[in-house]
Parts: sequence; structure tokens; C-alpha cells
Amino acid sequence: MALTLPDARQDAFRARLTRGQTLELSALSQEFAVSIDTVRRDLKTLEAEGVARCVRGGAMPVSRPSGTALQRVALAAPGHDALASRALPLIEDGMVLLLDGGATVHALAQILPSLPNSLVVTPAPAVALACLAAGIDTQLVGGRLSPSGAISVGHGAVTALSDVAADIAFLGTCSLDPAFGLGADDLGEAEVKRAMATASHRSIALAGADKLGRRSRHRVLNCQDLDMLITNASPESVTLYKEQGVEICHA
Amino acid sequence: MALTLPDARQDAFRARLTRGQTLELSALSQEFAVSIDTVRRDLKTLEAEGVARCVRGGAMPVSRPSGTALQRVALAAPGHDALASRALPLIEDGMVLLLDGGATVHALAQILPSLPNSLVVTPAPAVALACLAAGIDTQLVGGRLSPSGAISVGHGAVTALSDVAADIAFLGTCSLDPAFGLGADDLGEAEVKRAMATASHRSIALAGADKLGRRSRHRVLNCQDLDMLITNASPESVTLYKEQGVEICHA
DNA sequence: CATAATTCTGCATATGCTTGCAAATTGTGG
DNA sequence: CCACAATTTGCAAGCATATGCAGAATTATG
Repeated sequence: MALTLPDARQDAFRARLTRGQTLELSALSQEFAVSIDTVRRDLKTLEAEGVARCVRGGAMPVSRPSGTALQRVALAAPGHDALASRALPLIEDGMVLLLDGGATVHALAQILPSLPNSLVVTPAPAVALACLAAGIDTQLVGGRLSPSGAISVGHGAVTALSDVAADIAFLGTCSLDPAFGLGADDLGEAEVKRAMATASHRSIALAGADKLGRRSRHRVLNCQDLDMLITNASPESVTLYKEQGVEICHA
Repeated sequence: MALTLPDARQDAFRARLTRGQTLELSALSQEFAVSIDTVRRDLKTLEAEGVARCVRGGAMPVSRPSGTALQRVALAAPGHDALASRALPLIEDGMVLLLDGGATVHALAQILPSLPNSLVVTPAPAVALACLAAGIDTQLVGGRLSPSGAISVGHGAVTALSDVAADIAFLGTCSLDPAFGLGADDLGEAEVKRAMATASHRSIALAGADKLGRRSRHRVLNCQDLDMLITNASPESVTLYKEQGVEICHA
């Protein structure tokens, strides 16, 4: 590796950091054949960019994809229950339900009644356990677990979902913008959520007010493809969605 | 484990504490190749942060306010530690592991270290969440969830497992009889467990003394096909297994 | 009560950080 | 082609931190 150019070197560091690796000063200075000081200065630059966190002896990736999904789910806020309980009346026994991952949908899974004739299909292990605890027939979608959202992603998960004919898909929301549509932070998650929407008759998004008007990296659906939005946002702040045919349900 | 950075080490401790694990000074000093004193100082730092409670010989997670359903599942109190901790030395980073469901294997999943180069494949959603919390690459096997054991069963699950080449399969035990072999209460679970054993180089059963000498409805494996048994039963009570070529590991 | 294990304390050492500065490299304009 | 400025890089001195060790104090355990 004869990349003596500062930018190329820093790019290499950036790549490793985004992969979750920790960088060690001494190792890097050897590998790139520059002095410790140079590496230190590079890492300081990356810290200024917000990509790295300098610590003694090197640098670490800036606090993981912002808290694991597990923590977010475990620390479910009471506000989510309001959204979840608004979703409950839409569910009838005998329906086939597709449940996404995420804190809000997880809250819904936790308050589901028994539904002896229904089937829940979900790529989220935490949601599956909650449904199983409620005594509901549960089908788990397999795949590699996405660290950010704790749901199964990948080709197998999408294929498995394409074989399902569901009545309602309840989608968690990373972001929802009137123009961009429903977004997800991870490409794999976006694909799975899209597959869920495709496999079901109605697609319903649960989104707290803090998720509205924001855009994530990947698009899941256009707003036209969304049948209903359950939110705690003010009625006037969701007119742009209503104009695109999205039914609004206020919590 | 090349975590030579002090902050990375403390982060690892933090991660384990938030998963409900107790930390042992001597074990940590070995694992991270630093002196006991250094680990002690680290834990004192974490105690000052409020995430640890130093006790004689190590530290414990500070009891947290409320327990949501997921916390109860993912952070359940480790009671089967004895068996699980005996399994730990068999695991090396880079291995592909197949983890069954059940309380004992779940306890193993909860004390797994980070294993950045390993892959865990499991049909048990609770186990998958525990591995994900440890930062391990996790592959979830999909299927209908068996109500009795909370693992994916069915043709799809068996097929998915047949495409895996694992180093070790850790099997939970419903029953283990010298003549009948390893048993399961549910036909679907038996098929999945058998597929796990077939897909891996070594098959290791974790069984408390109460599971030995009993027979369940369905056979998973003959004892000849079992490579190792980890149990807390007395040495004289397992001679019949040893005669069939099963390596015994006493907890 | 005696023994062993564990914890605390102080200290020497090693390692890493900061600052300032000089040499080398690159870019620019005459 | 040269002079000049800006950037990058390496080096050294002073300071701060982390680590490991040894001895004293404390706590468990039989």
C-alpha cells in the first residue's frame, strides 16, 4: 500500500471506521509507513468530521449506528403505546398480519389479543416472541439480522415474504417525507419492508411525530403506495400526506 | 481480540454489563491480556459512570428500573451458567456456530463474547437477539414458530439449515436416554435439531441432570451421533453415554 | 482465630498526547 | 526556471495518563 496521499489514507481510515473497526495508531503507522504523528493528525481530522472518536492509542467508530435496535426497543417510550392502541381496532381475528420490526410495531405486538385464527408473519425476532407469548400462530422470516433494526434482511427474507398473502402490513417508520415517501436507514431493511408492503393488501405505517418530514437513506415506498398513517402528529402537519391518498389516523 | 485500546476495552465491559452479565476480574484480565489491576480500575471507572456495581471479585450490572418484555427475554437472568460457561472454551473466533433454542443454550448465547469473525446461525429468535446484542453476525432461520420451544420449525427451516456448514452445533436437550438418544417433545423441533446436527462438524448437547435417562416423544439423534455432552450430572451416571463414544464434560 | 484471597495504596515505568519547530513536498505566479 | 507561500510530514521536549508491581490493609472462609 503506497498510498502516501493524505486523502487516500484518510479514506481508508474512514472505510474501516464505518465498518465498525477500531483503529490503532501504532499499527496504522506501520501499515501506511508514516509516522505516528501523521496518523494522529488524520484521526483528529476524521474526528472533526464526526466520523471517528479519538481515544488513547487510536480511534473508535462514532457510537455505533446510534444505539442498537435492541436498546431502542427495550426502552420503549409510553408514546408508542398510543400509536399501537390505535392500530388495534383495525385487526380482526382470521387476518394474516405482517409485522415489521421497530419499537412502535413491537409495542403493537405486545398488546395484541389472542387471535386464534390469525397468522402473524414477521422478520423481527422480538416481535415474533411477543406474538408467540400472546398465543398467536407466528411465522418467522429468516435471514441475516440487520444490526441497526434487528430484523431479518437479505434475498431469502424477501423471497419468503413474496410467498405471503397478508391482509395488513404494519410498517415501522424510520422517516416519512411527503415527497420521498417512507424511508429506511439500511438498504436491506428497505427491501424487506417493501416486500412486506407488496405482499399485503393494505400497508399501514406507524410513525411518531418526530419521524415525519425527514428522509432516510433508502426509499421503501412512495406515499401513494401507503394506505394509512397512524401518527400522533398534529392534523395540520399531515395534509401533504392526505393529499396523496393516505388515510390518516390520529392517536 | 485486538482491543488494546483502553476505551475499547471499557466499551466491551459496558456492553456486557448492559446485557446483564456479571464480570469476573481474573477472567477478564486473561481475555484482554492485561493485569488484574487494570481491569479493576476499569470497573471502578464504570462504577463511577453508574453502569456497574463493583463487588468482590468483579462487578455486576446495576439493576435497572423497569423490565420490558424484550429485556426479560434478551436479558433474562442467567441461571444455567454452569453448563453454558463450560461450553464457552470450545468456541473460537471465526467458527460458524449453530445454536438451538432452550433455556440452557440461551444462557450460552448471553455469555458469548463479541467474536467479530464468527457467524451464529439459529432458529431461536431469543437466541438470535442475545447474539445480536453481543455484536455477533447472526443468521436467523425462518419458519413457523413452535409454541413449545420457541424455535422455527418446518420444511423451510430444515432446508435452510441444510445449506449451512457449521463447526459446532450446540443442542438444547428435552431428554437424553442412553438407548433412545436425544429426544424432543415436538416432531418439528426434532427435525430442526437433527438438521442442525447434520449441518455441523460437531454436535454438542447441553443437558442438566434432570434431562438424563428420560425419553421424549421424538428422537433427534442416537447417542453415537452425539460428539459431546455437557452436563452437571455425576460422573458415574453418564458411563452409559461414554461407552457409546460421547465425550463428557462435567460442569 | 488462622489462613487465604482480595482490595487498596504508592510508586516506577512505559506509553501516548501536546506543542513548537524545521525539513520536505506541492502549488502558484512571475 | 526560480522564488515564494501553503501544506504535509517528521522530530523533540515537556506533560499527562495508563499500566504493572509490591507491600499493607481489608475481607471472606473454614
